[in-house]
Amino acid sequence: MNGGGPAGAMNGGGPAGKVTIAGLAERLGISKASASYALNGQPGVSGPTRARVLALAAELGWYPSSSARALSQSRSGAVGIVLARSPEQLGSESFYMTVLAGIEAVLSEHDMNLMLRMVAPTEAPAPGRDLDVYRRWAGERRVDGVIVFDLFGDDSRPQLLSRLRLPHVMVGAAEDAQPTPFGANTTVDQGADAATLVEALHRGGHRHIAYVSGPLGLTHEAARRAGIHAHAHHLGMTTVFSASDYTADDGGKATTAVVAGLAVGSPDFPTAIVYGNDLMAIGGLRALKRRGIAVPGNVSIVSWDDSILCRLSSPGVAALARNTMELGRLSAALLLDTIAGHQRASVAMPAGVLHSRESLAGVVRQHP
Amino acid sequence: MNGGGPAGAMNGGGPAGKVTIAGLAERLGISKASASYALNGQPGVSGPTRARVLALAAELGWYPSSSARALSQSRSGAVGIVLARSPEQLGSESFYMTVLAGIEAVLSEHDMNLMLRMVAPTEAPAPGRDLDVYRRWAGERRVDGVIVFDLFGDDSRPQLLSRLRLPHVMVGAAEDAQPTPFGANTTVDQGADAATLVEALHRGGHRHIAYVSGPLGLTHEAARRAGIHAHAHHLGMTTVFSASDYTADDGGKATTAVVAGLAVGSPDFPTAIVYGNDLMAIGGLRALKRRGIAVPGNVSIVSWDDSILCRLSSPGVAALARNTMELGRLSAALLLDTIAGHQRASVAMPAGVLHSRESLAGVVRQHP
DNA sequence: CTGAAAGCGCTTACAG
DNA sequence: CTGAAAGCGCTTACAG
Repeated sequence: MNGGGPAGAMNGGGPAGKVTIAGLAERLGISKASASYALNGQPGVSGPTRARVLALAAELGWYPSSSARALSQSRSGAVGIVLARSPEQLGSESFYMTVLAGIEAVLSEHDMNLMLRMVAPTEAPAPGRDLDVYRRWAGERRVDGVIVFDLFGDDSRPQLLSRLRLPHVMVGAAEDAQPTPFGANTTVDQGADAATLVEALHRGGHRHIAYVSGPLGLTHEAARRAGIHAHAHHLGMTTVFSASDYTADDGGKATTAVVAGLAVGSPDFPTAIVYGNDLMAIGGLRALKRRGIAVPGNVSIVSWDDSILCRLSSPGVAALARNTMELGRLSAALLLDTIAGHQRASVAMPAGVLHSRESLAGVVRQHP
Repeated sequence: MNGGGPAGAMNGGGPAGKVTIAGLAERLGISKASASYALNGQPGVSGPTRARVLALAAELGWYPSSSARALSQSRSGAVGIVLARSPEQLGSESFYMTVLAGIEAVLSEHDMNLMLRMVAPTEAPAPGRDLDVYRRWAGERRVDGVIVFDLFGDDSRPQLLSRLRLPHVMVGAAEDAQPTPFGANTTVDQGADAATLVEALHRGGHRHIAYVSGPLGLTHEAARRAGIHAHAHHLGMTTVFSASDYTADDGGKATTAVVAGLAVGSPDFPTAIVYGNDLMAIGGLRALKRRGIAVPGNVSIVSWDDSILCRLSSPGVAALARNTMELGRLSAALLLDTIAGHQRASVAMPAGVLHSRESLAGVVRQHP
């Protein structure tokens, strides 16, 4: 009653959308507390009263003010993601949008919102503008947690986020990654995926293969390279590596570098090239065509990421299909758990499956 | 002093990140109001006091609580976007991520945040799940405005958003679209872009062309179709249309339908096909190849959207390059204006530029 | 220029 | 089961 004077009357009688919990309570002749308990499914109100509150709220289209609730509960109801990649890469690699879709699906199931920020690409070893965003989000308590992509060696983000006490999940961390306080990992077994690729090539008779990776500063690229090396060696195969930057153009250049000066069919000429993503694979394919090197006649190619690019290219590019949306779902679920205080150290992503396409063929045995 | 008892002491002495404006004021021996004025660049504090406040805030890493500020200012500091497209389409068409990047760039310059939601795709004529999101966001006052994509005829979103009093910008509306209350449009002159495409084809000697569009329920597709028809007619050309759904597979099917039963070179056989997006163009290219129809030997193809797909395909697919990031920037700037109450009805997007590639060639003149 | 106070719209112990 | 009150952390008239 008191303090509810003119403002309360306005709220009660105003246009839709201005309803407050005080307005609901006033119309029903109950206290705000009772209305709150009813609306939040908490004990403390009788069944009939609860029903009346819910009915009126639905009728008036009442929703709790997110800021009032956030202020009183110290929870924003939002999860943040900072992407530190160029718009070109974000647009052309379906990975990001797909994992975002998976994340969003889980968040919205739990009435959480996704806050997205894009900053200038981070050069792998140097900390980027994203750190400022985390500091600010934490300070403003604008998000309840964050999901982090593209970990690199000696990455300063986990420590920063722990210090900020901001729950975080690192997507695609190494199997043996140690979670930081307030942190957890969705891990990808790059070794297992490398084995899948290498074994398929070995089965096809390939004995000398190349891997054109993304930047080696990224932990998952280092892990892939090590995995390829280990499994190839185990099977008696030899390897050659070249690092690139995930773009089609540079993937083409790296490809040229790998085969430069080598005669097709010579022992040093790799009979298969594995690429760290789809763009580089397509760029490599073009570079090979331009040099008159037949795919898969002279060299087979395989991409570590599947996408529509691989499917629509000609020849179609064989690729390791990973359930990227599931990676997003797992990461979001893990973050929600971490925010709730149930800390699970890590969740593993399902292994990839090789989709064979025209670009992958067996080697024609050479007579000695 | 009073009320600052134990809680105030905790704030003052607690770990970093728990600082409040009351804590700052207490340490400096001034009132919260003075601290607030200093922090917000408002008049009402002396220069030296202001400097001391700013210095302490920086030292302690203080940021205003977003929820407290939102509650007292009735502004959330966030802009919302609901994408009602399949993850596959969002991932493979670079349009969305690119326009998002443009939007985000402007928002973050203005210290605004982007809230992203993805819902099940909307069937053009039927209202989708996105309406519920808007109602909820408006009710919770979680966003200060929204940016809307993929308008269709008789779209119920503008009216709903007006009724909710939620500022909104419709991206890529028709030139003559009327803004609703609280609304504004970024318009695209589809007629001008259609003219660019049709005239290039006319110059190449094409006289009978096809347009494989996206769903006709979308206003911009209806406008494109009308634009192509009008300009072709004006130049004495004839046209044939087929509607598809923006996917590569269906684009292939639509292509097959357009040429079904027609002998290459016959008068009814279109010598050029324009596609509403890059995926359908690539799908069309594959379908044509499969039927032994040479591109550009027998038929030229052009995409209305440029992307890496067009660039990396072989043959490269000619495409209308539009400044998608700029479309995002313009839309975000327009929304911020609308939120601020300076209503500009609409802002026009710059016209597209045709990027010619191998898929586009002139017609070999037939002797009668 | 500065301080005490009210208010934004919720939630949550705490008494009845 | 219900109500009055304090508190979340800001902003903003309103007096001095």
